[in-house]
Amino acid sequence: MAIDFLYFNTYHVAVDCIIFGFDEEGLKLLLCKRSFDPEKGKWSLMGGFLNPEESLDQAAQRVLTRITGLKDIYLEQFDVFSDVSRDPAARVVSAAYYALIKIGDYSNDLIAEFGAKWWPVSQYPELIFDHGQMVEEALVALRLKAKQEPIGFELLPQFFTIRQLRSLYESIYQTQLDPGNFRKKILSMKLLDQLPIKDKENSKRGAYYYEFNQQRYERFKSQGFLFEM
Amino acid sequence: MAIDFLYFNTYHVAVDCIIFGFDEEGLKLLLCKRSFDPEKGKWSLMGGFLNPEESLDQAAQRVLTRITGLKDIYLEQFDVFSDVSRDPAARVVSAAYYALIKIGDYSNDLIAEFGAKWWPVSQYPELIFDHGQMVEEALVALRLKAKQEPIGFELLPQFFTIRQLRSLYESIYQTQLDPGNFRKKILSMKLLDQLPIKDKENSKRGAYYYEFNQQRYERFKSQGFLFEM
DNA sequence: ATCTTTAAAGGTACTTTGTACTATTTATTT
DNA sequence: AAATAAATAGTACAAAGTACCTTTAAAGAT
Repeated sequence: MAIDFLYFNTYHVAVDCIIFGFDEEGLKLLLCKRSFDPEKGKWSLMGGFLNPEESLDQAAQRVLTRITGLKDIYLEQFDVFSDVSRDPAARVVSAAYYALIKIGDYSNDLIAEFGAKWWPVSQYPELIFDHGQMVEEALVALRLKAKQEPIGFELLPQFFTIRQLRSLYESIYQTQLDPGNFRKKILSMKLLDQLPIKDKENSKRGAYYYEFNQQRYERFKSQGFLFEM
Repeated sequence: MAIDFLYFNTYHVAVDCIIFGFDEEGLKLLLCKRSFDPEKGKWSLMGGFLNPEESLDQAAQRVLTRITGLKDIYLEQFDVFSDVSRDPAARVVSAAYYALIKIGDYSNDLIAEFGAKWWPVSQYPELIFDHGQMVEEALVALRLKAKQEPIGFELLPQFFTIRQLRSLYESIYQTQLDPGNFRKKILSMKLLDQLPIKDKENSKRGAYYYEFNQQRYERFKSQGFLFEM
């Protein structure tokens, strides 16, 4: 075979991002109203086309920065969507990423600009193309990852209570967790530093704030420790 | 933004396959000598370009069928490689897959045709482009998957002994496993059917052959059972 | 000022699972 | 017939997970 033949066909390449956030109400998903055809005005994921001078990871970061104003966002690529007719306007191969952001850091100005809105993961509108399937796969990938890596902290503010952390895991796994046992387990890992401040909003006694110690996690991991929830 | 601009750039899109096999010597990797430029004559993964009428999964199956003669091969897509200069001849975005095949099913004729060779995963030659990185990532993905899904059977013949299965897990995880405990654990899952035949090659007493019961696994899974090794 | 309430924090008893090791079985080989 | 080798079975202990209870701290009500 000649190079001419092998290197003949080319395709549009895109990234699509499932942006997760978390607040008192649970796990959420940032969707936007599409501002161009096809399917203009319908709800969709944040996405964009690959530029010639960047990798897919860089393209995803660029799209996320444009939409959230944030830099160095936690990102995981979890699948590529390549069905021949997934985008009726053109043949587009799309790398799907999920991103975790601290919902409080997200600027409300941008919501207006992009027609964006946070939706509960259990109740979001119909999406264009195969974006609904992407969301469901992202949730599966997120659940898997959250069992093996301490990524939950990417969704919480820097300081948080054990209750908030438990509530996050409860909303990721759609289940109730025993408060005492959850507490015992997470504290036994020695990855949280207790702060001398309490949250008194949710209880009279007050719950201590904690902070995730990333450095200690890296150290433990290099010594063979495996995070598991 | 106009469609013209958004849908402007296009790229070459490819698939690359890490083909795993297993025999008495351990976990192996099928590599081939590249028959065309660039890097003609060097070792590389099996790969190919995406055709306009197929999805990436279909492209990967096509490549694998061409190279192994087998159909319906177990495949997992685990990453996309998109660095700007990963292929010096052109900008190529490549979806990486790992495949699991029963090494005995692989035709030796094809080894000659493609200049292919099985290599131990712990000792394979230098590969072109980013293929070495792909192999290492594939191993990580395989190890993760093997913990959560009974995919090991894709690498074993239909009938196998507990010793063979243990040996497979030992070579995937590069560790020694206690024979009694391994046996107790795998049998407690009730996923293996014992056959009335024994292997007498490796022991005087003889070890029963077993068969993985896929149907029972599907049933258990739908009832909430989680495979875990 | 004391009592009540609330959730945090800490503790206990029990069950399940994992681990290390020992003993027995079976059929071949010497 | 005895020695053997690995399969198979069993056992005792350790660790982890689960369900549930008790105590504590501080706010708010009486």
